[in-house]
Amino acid sequence: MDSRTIQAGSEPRQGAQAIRRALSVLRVLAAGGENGLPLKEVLQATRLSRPTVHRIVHVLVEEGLVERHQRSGRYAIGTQVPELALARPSRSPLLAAADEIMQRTSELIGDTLFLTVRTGNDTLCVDRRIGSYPIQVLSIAVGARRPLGVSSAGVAIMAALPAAEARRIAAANEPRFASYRTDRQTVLSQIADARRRGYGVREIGLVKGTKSISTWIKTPSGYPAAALTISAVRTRLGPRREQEVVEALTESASRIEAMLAKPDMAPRS
Amino acid sequence: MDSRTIQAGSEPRQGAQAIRRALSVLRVLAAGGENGLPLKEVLQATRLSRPTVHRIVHVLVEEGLVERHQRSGRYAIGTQVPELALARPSRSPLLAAADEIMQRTSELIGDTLFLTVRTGNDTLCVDRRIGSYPIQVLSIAVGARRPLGVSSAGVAIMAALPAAEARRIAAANEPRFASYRTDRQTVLSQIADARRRGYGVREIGLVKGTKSISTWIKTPSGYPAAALTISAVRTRLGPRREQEVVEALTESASRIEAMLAKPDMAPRS
DNA sequence: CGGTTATTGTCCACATTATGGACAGTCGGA
DNA sequence: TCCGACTGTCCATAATGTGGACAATAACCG
Repeated sequence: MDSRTIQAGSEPRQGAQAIRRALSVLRVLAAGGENGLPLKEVLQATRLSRPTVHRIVHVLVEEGLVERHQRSGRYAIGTQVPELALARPSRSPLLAAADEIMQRTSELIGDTLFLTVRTGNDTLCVDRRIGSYPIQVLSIAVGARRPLGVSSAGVAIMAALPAAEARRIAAANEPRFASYRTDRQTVLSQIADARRRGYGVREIGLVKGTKSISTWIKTPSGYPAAALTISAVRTRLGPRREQEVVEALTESASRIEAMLAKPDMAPRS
Repeated sequence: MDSRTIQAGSEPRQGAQAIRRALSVLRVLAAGGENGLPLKEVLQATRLSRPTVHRIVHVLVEEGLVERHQRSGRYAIGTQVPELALARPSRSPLLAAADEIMQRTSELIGDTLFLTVRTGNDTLCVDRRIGSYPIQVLSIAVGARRPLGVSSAGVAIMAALPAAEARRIAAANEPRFASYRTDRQTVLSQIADARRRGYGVREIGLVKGTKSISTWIKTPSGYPAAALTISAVRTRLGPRREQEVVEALTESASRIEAMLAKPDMAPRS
């Protein structure tokens, strides 16, 4: 394998290599969404050997956690995963806290508003509110998953993380950056910019002609929990309006943070 | 499972013991719902050794698929699972097909109607419609999961399976039957009854004083896909009404089966 | 169509990984 | 303070999972 930091601090428990690998395959497949991914991309993203990935995927298919699409031969998350998910309450504390505030903010701003969480080394869009302005950027759907660092939300979240961890993630995601036309250096410098500015911007959105602005939301413990993002056509987000939008986002983020602090428990930590 | 085309023999692929074990731990935890389960119950249900379960659970916690509740020390399905589930379209073909029919049937019958699928060796309640009669049995919620064989839905599904497979499942679930006050012999004879009668009945419901009746729903390939269940207080389901209810359920089940056959693809197999 | 490449699937010798018996904490009740 | 029930850890051992090399498809073309 590739060498990384020597047992920095956190996750020691060993004797479960296979399980960890299987989970990372699952996460990669989740990023493939409904259509799934060809085996080759799983190979590249996980940096595992072909027989290993093949065996893992095959077992996951047998167990029903993964499906193989007849036509394309691609592998995707299977029916069993949502079934397992039913064991949890339907709405997380974060979603509950953000619900009303997002509604108001998206009405106020008029553009599409996204709530994005971090999950492992990915960002995951968990909520979306469509604004009133006639042109809306809808390309990112709830459930969209991408490597941390390639979207403005990802950059924002990484900017709010301890620098060392952000670097670790950037390194881990390196093999996945190519397909999003970016690389580790670019990502790191975008993170530095975001840290300086206090929010994340993406001038060339993942969709051509769009621009995104993201603020981060922290848990009471100071760890970033999510990002709040506005996406709009580029021309609608000039310098003047950028300031307004940033203020609205920052305000909303603080309100959500306050709600997370109040009740019994915060989400992740 | 049922592959009638090629390779009738089923799940050979080995070299993934650890992954399979981890998944079975996950499924057991899913049955624990929001509150989760103490480690001990996981031990019993999986029949794995303590160190093994402990290690698996610990890794799953590190990876975010499992959470440990601060207070109780119980383990439960973690936030990451619903996050993975977002990679799939929100409604399965089965749910879509059943939606309207369930609505009408529950209005017609007046008691609570459940849609239950098989997932591995468990049943899982995926939909519930509350009827109009003033006394309703609501104890089973969407997401409720229990070993195949302990509920009328489970018995119905097993009755619709090839006998050999039903026996296999009954054997596999044996260690879990005790906590539901049943055992393998009882389950097998209930299955035989259901097969003879054409539907599953549970005189002493899992909740005291209730009675349940279930019909099965098959996929176009003839494999049982789900069960349709009515639960009501015992006194409301005398012999006369039982017949009426069974007719309504059977009718509804056929309609759902027809819808599954029509569109592009059937759900599980 | 044969020929060439890209992708997926399989085999098997080997050592790393995962296993479980035995033991050590931890917590709560009386 | 002792007891009992549960949870967590150690470590010698072998069985499990690994990956290099090879085989089988599928896809692409001239």
